[in-house]
Amino acid sequence: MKTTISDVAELADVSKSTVSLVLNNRANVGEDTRARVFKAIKDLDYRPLKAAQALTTKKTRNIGFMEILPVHEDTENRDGAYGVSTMIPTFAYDVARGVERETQRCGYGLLFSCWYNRLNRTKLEIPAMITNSWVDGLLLVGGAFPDEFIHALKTWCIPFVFVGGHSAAETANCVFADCASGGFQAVDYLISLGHRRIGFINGPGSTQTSFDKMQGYLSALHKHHIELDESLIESGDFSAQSGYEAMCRLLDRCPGLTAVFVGFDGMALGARQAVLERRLRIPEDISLIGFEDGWIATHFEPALTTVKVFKFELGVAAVNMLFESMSAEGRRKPKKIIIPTELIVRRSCRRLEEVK
Amino acid sequence: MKTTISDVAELADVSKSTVSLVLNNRANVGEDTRARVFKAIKDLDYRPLKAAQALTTKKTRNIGFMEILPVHEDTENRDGAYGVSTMIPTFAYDVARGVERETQRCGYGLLFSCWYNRLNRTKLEIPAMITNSWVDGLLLVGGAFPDEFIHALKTWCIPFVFVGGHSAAETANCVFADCASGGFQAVDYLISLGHRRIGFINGPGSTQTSFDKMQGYLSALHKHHIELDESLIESGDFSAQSGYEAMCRLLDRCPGLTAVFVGFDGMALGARQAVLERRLRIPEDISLIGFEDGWIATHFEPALTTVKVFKFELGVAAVNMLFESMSAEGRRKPKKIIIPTELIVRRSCRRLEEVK
DNA sequence: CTGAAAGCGCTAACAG
DNA sequence: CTGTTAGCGCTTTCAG
Repeated sequence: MKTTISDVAELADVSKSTVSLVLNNRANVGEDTRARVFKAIKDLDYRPLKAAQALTTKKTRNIGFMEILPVHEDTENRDGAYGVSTMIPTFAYDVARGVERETQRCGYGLLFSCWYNRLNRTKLEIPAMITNSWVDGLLLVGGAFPDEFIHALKTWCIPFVFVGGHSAAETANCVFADCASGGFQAVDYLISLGHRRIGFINGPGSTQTSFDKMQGYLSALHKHHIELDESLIESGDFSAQSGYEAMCRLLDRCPGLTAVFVGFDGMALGARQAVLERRLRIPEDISLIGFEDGWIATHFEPALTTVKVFKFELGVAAVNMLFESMSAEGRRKPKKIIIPTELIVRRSCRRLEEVK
Repeated sequence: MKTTISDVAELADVSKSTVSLVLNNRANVGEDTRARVFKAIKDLDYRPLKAAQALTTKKTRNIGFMEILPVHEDTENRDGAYGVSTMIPTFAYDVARGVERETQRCGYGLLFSCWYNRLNRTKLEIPAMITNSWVDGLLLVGGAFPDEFIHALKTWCIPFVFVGGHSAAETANCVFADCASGGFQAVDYLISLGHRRIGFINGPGSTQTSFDKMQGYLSALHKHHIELDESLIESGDFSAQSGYEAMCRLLDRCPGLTAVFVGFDGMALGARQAVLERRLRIPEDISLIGFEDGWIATHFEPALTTVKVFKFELGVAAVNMLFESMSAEGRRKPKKIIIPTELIVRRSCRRLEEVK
């Protein structure tokens, strides 16, 4: 039988309410009483039952982590989701690490759930953790959640914050990496190395992050008075395969190409293969720079120069933002937190000799 | 204000208990009454409050997913854990996908937590989800949890199952991939291709999975009457770096080596690099075969032949096993579920010509 | 500063 | 087959 607050009260020779007061370390408890209660708690190894607390306070002290996953019906019943992880192998996972650490630190529980974004979905299937009031707030990872869902969240007054993905129009809290400045860093670096014809394989055009990277690309060009050549621009869907294809097109179409900025490390992997297949070398013939600094970046040959996204920190920041918006005074207007990126120089880019 | 069971009872003109009965679809409710109640539930969009149910039933209908992570103090406060994901990039994550799907299907919630296995840990820090009775059972992913922790779990009567890792001595429920048969598949395949001097880069000797892979290696050798040459055996710690180093040693030490079985795809990545650096080709000079069929396998050049571990299925099976052991009749003696592996032939192995 | 009492929303005997 | 009643373990007024 689990020990309850009554057991503690009895042992400490006080009432339940007093125990409750010290438990939630409120004021108005005598020093000696407090000590007695603490001792009893320790002796009994007492821990409040979360369900009971939740029932009375209407707060679960849990937050939900929800990752969005496109799903193709045909693969649905096996590793289905796995096909997706081809696209963004571990972004959400790395973020989750930060989220876990921070929720743990703050004494919150972390509920994990996926949103399977079925194409032929007929109705919203809201995860039970939401409908059953099992979480006080929600982290939405990866953007692109359906509007109806977001709307439902608002109706139900469930605080949420977007992590990693977002849309410009979004009137909600969100935290994401500074892709514009990241894109700038990458391209500025390439230019500083002497490159002028710089290809760009961006992510899908529909996402704000891709838009931002493009801004970065453009502003770096602009800074150095390089005119935009639209034929240097390609895009993929984050998969290695799409990176491969985009690079093939670039290589075919753009003579004099010496460097390519790829909007995602995973795509860079495919791009790299396209380069190699043409018997070109990296970085001697083509300099390559990625984005994210995922696990794969260090295992590239040569190790991939890339723009690091601080995923762990993204998670931590998101949790704190969520907490803030969960607290009463946090119900202000939506905020954005933008986490800086960092250029990680490895060995996939080289300085272009001046061969005027 | 949230609608409660009383609201439903009132609208349907029955008592709360009747509503509760239909909710938990028990027998003993008239067809018409049931219908009335359902209608009221739908009209009010009523969902039972999980906290209240948990309080009365002593069941949370949540399970916990706990991943173990070695932690080095110096990196602890940043991407700390990230260094670890270098070793097993996504094993736990892929398992989690299966777990999520299955818990969702069964109406359970999934709590996520990491166990940071600090080397200089002084005391057990049990996650709150356990101490506060927030979960009914626990999935322990990756093995190597400290004995005291396991012992505490038993004391508290919290059902748990090991996933992926396990120890032979373990007297607990566990589900894991059939590494012995997987190892056999790999080596048998290499032999069938004509290879005789087959190197083996195993995982750390301390783990049962490594032991099993070794058994597979040995029995394949035995089947084909090939004598064991211990100099062909190396081991690493799952990291790409360790795979690289092991392969270097193998290459230096073993003339006539034509194929290597690597106990983990991530290590194979490093091994591959060692091969390439010596200007040897894969598969022309050295055939390489991995284990796990992780994301990276398809992005190898050439695509890596490997032994597939069904991680999603591992997760699903683990959940069901946990449910079983949570139910009263499940409290039998510990069981093991072994998930078969599958040889995935890609392009990193070649047939050895008979050059007698 | 401390205690008594009410009640959160639900389930589970037990009557009827 | 349905309703009444009594809690589950905790927090929170409100008195003392």
